[in-house]
Amino acid sequence: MRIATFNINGVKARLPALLDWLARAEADVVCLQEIKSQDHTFPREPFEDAGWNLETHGQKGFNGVAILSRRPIEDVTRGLPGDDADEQARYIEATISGDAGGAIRVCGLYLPNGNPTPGPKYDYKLAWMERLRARAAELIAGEETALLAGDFNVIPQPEDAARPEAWTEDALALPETRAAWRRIVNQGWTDAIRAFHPGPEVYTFWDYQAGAWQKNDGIRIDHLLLSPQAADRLAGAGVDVAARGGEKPSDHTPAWVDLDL
DNA sequence: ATGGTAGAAGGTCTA
Repeated sequence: MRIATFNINGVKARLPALLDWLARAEADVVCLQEIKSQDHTFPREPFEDAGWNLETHGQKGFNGVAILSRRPIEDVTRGLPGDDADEQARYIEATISGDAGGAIRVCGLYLPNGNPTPGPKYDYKLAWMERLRARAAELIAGEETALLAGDFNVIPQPEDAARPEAWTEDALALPETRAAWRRIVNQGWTDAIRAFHPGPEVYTFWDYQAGAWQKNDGIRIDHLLLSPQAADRLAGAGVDVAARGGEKPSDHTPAWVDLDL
């Protein structure tokens, strides 16, 4: 079973590029971030016509996450637990079965950017990461076959940026951000991309500005974290860099894992 | 310090 994550930066603007990528990617499940649509304005038909089941958690203007799946999407929950007043659409969970009889709890997330720092947006990011840590701990304690997939807006280490010195004061790389990331990973999650690609220059985001893509001035901020039970099934992982070079691309490119489930 | 680009909107806000 191949599961991918893709921050598409607007589903309506990305419709041709996304459908083209879906037709080529051989993914069974895709977690989407930044759909920038409400649930009732999401263009469902082209995806359903292409054979995808679809669950969305959207809002007006920005944010918004969704799960596409070839197989049925079950037990869907929307929103990250821990703050009933949080109205930002950044989290969706569902259970999906594989062909081999297994199943996985897929958690699609769009972690807050947090800039500028310091300030309320960075406070919100750190609070959101603490809520994610708590939910992740439940999944670990329950010995679930689980995957946290999405745009984490975290550059885990200096080697995850082409120019690490440019990010030292940024919400994506501040020591508090990295500490919060480690508190989650160190529960027992496997960073699947790093497990298969330990070297430098593995990036998932290149800014639209200043020729970042042409200069390969990228950062690795889209991640797939596997619980121990999921990591036992891990057969491969990668980043589909080519998608960033296509027509009218997102500023992110997809990352994926192959699991024997 | 500024501006560079992009998307959802049809205001600016977000990134």
